[in-house]
Amino acid sequence: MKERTRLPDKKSKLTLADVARLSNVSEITVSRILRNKGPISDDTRERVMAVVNSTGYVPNRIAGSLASANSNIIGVAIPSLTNIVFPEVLRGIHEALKGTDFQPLVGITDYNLQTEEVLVRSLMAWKPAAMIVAGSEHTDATRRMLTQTGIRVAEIMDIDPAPIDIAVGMSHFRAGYDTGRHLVERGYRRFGYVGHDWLQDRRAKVRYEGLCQALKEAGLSIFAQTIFEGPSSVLAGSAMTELLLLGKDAIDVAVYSNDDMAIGGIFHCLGAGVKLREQLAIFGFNGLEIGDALPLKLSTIRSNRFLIGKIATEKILENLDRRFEPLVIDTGYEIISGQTA
Amino acid sequence: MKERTRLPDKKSKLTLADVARLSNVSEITVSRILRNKGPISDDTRERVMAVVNSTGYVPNRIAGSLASANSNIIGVAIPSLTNIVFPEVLRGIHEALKGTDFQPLVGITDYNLQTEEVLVRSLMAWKPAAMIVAGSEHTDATRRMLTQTGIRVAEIMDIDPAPIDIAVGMSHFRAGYDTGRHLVERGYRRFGYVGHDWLQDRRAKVRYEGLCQALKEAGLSIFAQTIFEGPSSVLAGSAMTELLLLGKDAIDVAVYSNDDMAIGGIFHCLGAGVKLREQLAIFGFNGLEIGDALPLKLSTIRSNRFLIGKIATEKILENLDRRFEPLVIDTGYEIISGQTA
DNA sequence: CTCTGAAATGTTAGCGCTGTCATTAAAATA
DNA sequence: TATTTTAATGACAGCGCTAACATTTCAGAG
Repeated sequence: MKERTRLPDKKSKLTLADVARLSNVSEITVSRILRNKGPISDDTRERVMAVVNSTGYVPNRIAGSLASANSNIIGVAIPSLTNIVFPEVLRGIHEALKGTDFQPLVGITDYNLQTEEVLVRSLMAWKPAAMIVAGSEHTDATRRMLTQTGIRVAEIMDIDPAPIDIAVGMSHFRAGYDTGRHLVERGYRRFGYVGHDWLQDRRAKVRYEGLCQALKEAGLSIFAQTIFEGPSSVLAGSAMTELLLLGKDAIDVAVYSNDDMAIGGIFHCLGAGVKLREQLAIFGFNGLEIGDALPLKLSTIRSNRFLIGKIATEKILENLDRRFEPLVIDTGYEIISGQTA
Repeated sequence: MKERTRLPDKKSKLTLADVARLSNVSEITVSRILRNKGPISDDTRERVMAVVNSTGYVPNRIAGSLASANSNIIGVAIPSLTNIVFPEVLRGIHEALKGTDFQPLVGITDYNLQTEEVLVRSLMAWKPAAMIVAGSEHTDATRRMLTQTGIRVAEIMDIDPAPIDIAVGMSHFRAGYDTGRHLVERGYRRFGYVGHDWLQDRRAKVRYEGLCQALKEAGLSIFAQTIFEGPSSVLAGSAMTELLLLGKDAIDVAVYSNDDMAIGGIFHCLGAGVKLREQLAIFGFNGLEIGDALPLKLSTIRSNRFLIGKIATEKILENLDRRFEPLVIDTGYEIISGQTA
């Protein structure tokens, strides 16, 4: 009695074969119709589509992927979702994927290279059509996986190091350097720095190094700095600014590791009655939309996060087979003078 | 000569069979070892794992899923990635998925029910182990797909309507209502409202309705309102506030559709010299972290976005088979008195 | 020693599709 | 009318893995 199929009966299990039977054609014909492949007579197409619609048949892409050896999945490994930066990258990826039938399979690394390795392995198990990972720092094993596979690999955000295949992003060193140059030109001399955990956000550290380089060339250096031992946040920026201003070294400008931290700095100044720019100038990084809406427009650098995700994905789709030559795309950045520095 | 395999030679194509051959065991034994299933002698396990490690074999989950009829994919359909709200939900989902071998397959609906239908169909094609969708408003076809499948379906954010299977979120009507009560109790009488596109963000509209209900019960109503015909943003909030204050109807408090808009309002007031609370009180919705860091702490309602994602996912994992009884989980909300109202 | 049963491993038959190569029907050419 | 070409469809094998059942091995019990 116990009519046991392999799958209990979770789903009603409508397959290609059912549709084929109901419309009196072979399975392959249904398959071709659903994938718009090969010549099909209008008559047959209509008949089959009628069955498809009336039954609500949804093709099983797992089976399809296995049979055709391509998955239309894009593996995405990003470090975090705690601020708006990577969601914007994701949005760019989704934007580029719109209208295609690729789907992103997303994982979070928590800025941890070990976690990234596990994640990348797990994403690769889905035999993705391509991979998008953040940064170019990876464990050896991760690097090996990404190198050996024949699929396209986009390393996003950073273009300073040499990429495995495609790099899309900006030079964080130059951004830091230009920040320094810009502020020196505007007459600032006594520099402070407010940062967050460099072990996590390595690109913030590179920007810092670029900044130091520019200051050095101008015969200057950073007088005082406070670094928060944790992820960036507005609250942390506020607290660290308070700490920085308590120090005995008077500074006239503070460079922040990013906009979240910088906005915290602005809020602290507003609350503590510190006059922005007159007493303390503030410079951020990212160019978040909110910086634009502040009573005093935030001085910062716009990184094109949405664009990074979008272009990386477009380049991948442009040619799904790995080329021999690596490809580096600089999405650039833009100094926003603003009103806080 | 032309040794054509089906797959060009994109990947070196190392399969279970290869590993089995190299370690002198059957495929199923390797399979069992890699899935920690069934009794395996230490000797065999070591031998096989040595081969796995030295070859860098990564199992093909597409094949595995097809064979075992379960994919360990969680389909996620969210409306947008333009502010931090849904990224936080995603973060909750990832948090709950950490340590399991489930992976989220994410898509964006752009607050469009038609897009959602296409997306849900496309996600379901991967035969996910469960689905997470935002809200409970769907097209008929979407609803049919989600109802007929035997997998678990979590509708998140909103618990006002009856769910298909699981609902995790809060009552937006009650939140709006409580906002009204709270502000009336604090003595405000002349209410303004600043909103954004209700056609997109339907939950904002429900909160508005709750607010109106509370005001009505107190014999009050909304004197003036400005609604931005687009997605919420800090800039829009700022602009709409300016517009609202230009009106002839003097108001003493403005309720905003969410924190992004409210923060824009605060920024406008700071810039225009409007004294917060004395001249205009501001009340938001969401309880974003940034509201805490403002010079004057934002008065708002905390919705537990991270928790919503996390709990929805946990409930799904708790039992992957659909129960007969729908499950509604109220993650609640909390009025944050703050300093702006 | 045989017997029993658990532990360890193997055999077989698919999962639901699609690539490859037929095959058939219809149209175009000779 | 015979022959080639093209359009439309089909048969069949197999993608890489796992469920279900089968078999072997080897303790310890009798």
